[in-house]
Amino acid sequence: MTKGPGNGLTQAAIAVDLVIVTVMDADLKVYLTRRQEQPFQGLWALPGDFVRAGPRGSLGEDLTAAVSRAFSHTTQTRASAAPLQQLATFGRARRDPRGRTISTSWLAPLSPDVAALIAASHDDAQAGWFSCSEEVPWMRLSFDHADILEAALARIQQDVEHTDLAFALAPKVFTVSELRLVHEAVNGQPQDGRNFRRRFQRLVEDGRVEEAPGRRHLGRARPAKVWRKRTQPD
Amino acid sequence: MTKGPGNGLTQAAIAVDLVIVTVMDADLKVYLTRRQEQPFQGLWALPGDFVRAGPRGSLGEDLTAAVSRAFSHTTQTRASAAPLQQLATFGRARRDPRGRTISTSWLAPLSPDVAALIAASHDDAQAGWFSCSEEVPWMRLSFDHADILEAALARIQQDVEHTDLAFALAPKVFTVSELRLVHEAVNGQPQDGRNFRRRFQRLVEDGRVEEAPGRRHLGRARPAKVWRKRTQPD
DNA sequence: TCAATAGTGTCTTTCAGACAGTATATA
DNA sequence: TATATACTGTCTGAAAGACACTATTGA
Repeated sequence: MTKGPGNGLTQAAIAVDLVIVTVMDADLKVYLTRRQEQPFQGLWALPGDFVRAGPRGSLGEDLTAAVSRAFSHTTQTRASAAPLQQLATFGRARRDPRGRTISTSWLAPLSPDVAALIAASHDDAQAGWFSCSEEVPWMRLSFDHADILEAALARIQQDVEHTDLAFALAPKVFTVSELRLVHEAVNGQPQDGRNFRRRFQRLVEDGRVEEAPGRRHLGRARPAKVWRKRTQPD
Repeated sequence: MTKGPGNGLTQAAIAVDLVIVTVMDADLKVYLTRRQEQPFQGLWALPGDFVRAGPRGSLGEDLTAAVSRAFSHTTQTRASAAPLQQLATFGRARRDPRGRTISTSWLAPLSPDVAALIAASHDDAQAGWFSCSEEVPWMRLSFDHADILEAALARIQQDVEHTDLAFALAPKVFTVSELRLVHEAVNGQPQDGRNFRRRFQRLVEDGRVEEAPGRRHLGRARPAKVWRKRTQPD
């Protein structure tokens, strides 16, 4: 019992699956990739990978290291570009026809700036952003990824109201309207701009956001003040 | 690549760890067991077990099945006695000196009635209830169980305010004061009984709880109405 | 009678939702 | 000028926090 807990125990491969989301075109989008190999070859899937073994039978990498690596490989972006957050673990015995696997899913919220770079760098036939409300091919997802994605979306809707998740999905420097758009995209319904602005004011008073230099000029209307999340909330 | 995802991938044992909690003596308590074998022999640990392989190299049991089995084995109680809920997964490469393991932690909130039965049936030197605020031997916990327990307690404090968790920690049929005691034990500070009762009234009006027959007579004071959670919230 | 808990009610502040109006940019 | 968005307010009702009081039991 030195190499591993031995007999009668299931040895499984550890997978990490990424729910990479962003807000584009006023819509919550998730990044899916097409599977290049069996099983489910050609179907869409959440990007992910297996935890790797280290050199010559060492213990291998930490779970968090595998997630960061999978994220970087998928997006060609540093893992620091997204505040990776663990969601849940799926361990049905038959979830992978190849053998026993267990998958831990992680949320990777991206700002639209970063998401746009990723959109530009891949082959649209093999990877891409899918509208969660419209385009996700729920019936054509690999493994139990529909379950994973469904759970992730529920979590996102909760967190966007009660955590800093909205800031991760907004541009690093944003206007009030841009932050409101994040909320609207996530819960799929318009927010009253005036009431939202009042809630936003409280964030400012509480020191959670601060004004940034400059103004942003989006449509053909009055330029808006820009804000950023405060790193030190006092 | 038929039996399992083969080369370069870490094969790990899958552990499930239980955070069994209840409210006793106006305090949140967690059930710990003493480890009977190496590693960490003699130290306290969260109860748990490994996911088992099935007959002759089959895939083995589902994650949820392993949790139910571990719970039943630990408590000598049916898994239906607690609404088992997945918490998080811990996968540091070196979390288990025997070899690569990955552990998914589950919350098992128990009503004090069930908890009392368990307390009566074990050897106090080998297992027992520990006050989370006072008695948990944080420095003497096995593996990364201190991390797991810490995360679980934070989750409990969140959920008790926003989910049905408080009902799981209260007697199946309870008085308003007993439910208030659950909140007080979890967040460690007294609640105004009059304001709590108003919140409780809304639960009744919303059909989430209903009156139960009889009254409960606890101290040497006026008997209190008893209530139960409604199974069909309309 | 007293101590202890059960239960009802009031006052105030905070906050969310609905809605009106002014300001400043471009087309 | 028209229009779109930015920004400032008001009114109302729901709910939380602080606090006063009555009711019913056993000791």
